[in-house]
Amino acid sequence: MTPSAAGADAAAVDAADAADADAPWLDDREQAVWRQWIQVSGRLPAALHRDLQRSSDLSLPDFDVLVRLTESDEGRMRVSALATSLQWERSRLSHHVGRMGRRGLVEREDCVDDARGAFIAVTEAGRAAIERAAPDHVRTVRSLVFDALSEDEVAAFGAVMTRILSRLDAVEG
Amino acid sequence: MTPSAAGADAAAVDAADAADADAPWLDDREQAVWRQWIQVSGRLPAALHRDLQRSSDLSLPDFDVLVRLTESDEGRMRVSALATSLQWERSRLSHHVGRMGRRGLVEREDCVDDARGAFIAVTEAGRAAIERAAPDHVRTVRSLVFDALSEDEVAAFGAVMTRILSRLDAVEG
DNA sequence: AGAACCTAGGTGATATGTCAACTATTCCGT
DNA sequence: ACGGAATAGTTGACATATCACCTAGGTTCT
Repeated sequence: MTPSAAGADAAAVDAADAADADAPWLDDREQAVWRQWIQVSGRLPAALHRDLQRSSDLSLPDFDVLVRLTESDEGRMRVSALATSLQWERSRLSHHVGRMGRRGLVEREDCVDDARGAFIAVTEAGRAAIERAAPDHVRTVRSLVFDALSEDEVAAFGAVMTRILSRLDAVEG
Repeated sequence: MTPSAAGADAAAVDAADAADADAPWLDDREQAVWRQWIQVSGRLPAALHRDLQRSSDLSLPDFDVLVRLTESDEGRMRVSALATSLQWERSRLSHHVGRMGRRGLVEREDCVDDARGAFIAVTEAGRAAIERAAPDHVRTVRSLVFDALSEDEVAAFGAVMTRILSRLDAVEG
């Protein structure tokens, strides 16, 4: 997913019965914005991912995991807490930390309080990897996004993200 | 990638040498917006994808391909034109239309002008599938995005996407 | 205590995306 | 007209994501 989204709903307009009162179509402006969103949501992560791989042998998801762990106390978190923090499914996280574990970036620790549970902890190698990768990555984020936006645009962007997130929260619980 | 992106750069700030003048970090507002973007760019496509699957046996990428094809003259496009239109790598498209072909949604046609080339064409089943799926999908897009935004916000959102896209175009050619 | 249920997390099959290498044509300069 | 470079598209190996199901350990109620 990198999934994208409805590339264009113009076809849908033609294809389906446009008179269906229950499904108001996107107007021209909305449609243009929607297509732009699809492009950006697909291409920006891909660009960041490639950049990260070129300079660091970490993937973008690897980076995200390491960020959360290095931010946390003692560099370790319960699996569920990490999943919630990343908004990942636990299954995805489980597979992912398995792979990261094999590469020595993180390791599992048993949980004393609850024998079902586990911690995921950054290793020294994991810390070293993110410290090496971060400067370049941040530079790329700046150059692709924030350098292109005025303060007002950043604020507006944030406001839009906030509204969409609240819709997603409403739908997904 | 559905990849996401730098979940948080706070750790990077702590981790790397914050005095490095070549890598200015994100400030608090930027960082907050960045994290929101990561959430939205991961969760919105996932939500749309699930919605589409529930109601139609099409994936989000399937939908995008079908939209482009049904929009085009005669319902068919050259592989490269389709790839450019979607901003996909040709390899990805090749794999994807292979799978869609097996399901009867599209079919390959040889190109008379250029024996190397090929067309991808929507089948009747493909048209039927997108016509069935579209109303619900558009309804979901409206409810998750446009219903939540004022006209000004839509405009601002579009402006931000435009700026980021021009950066991506500059980087990717 | 013990049965029913809940929670933490993992697993395997499968779908998807990416990268590098490959084949078959066409183009282009000499 | 012919040899090398560019182009169109595919393929296989591999990384990643998702889904449905599984196991082990806790909780609760009687």
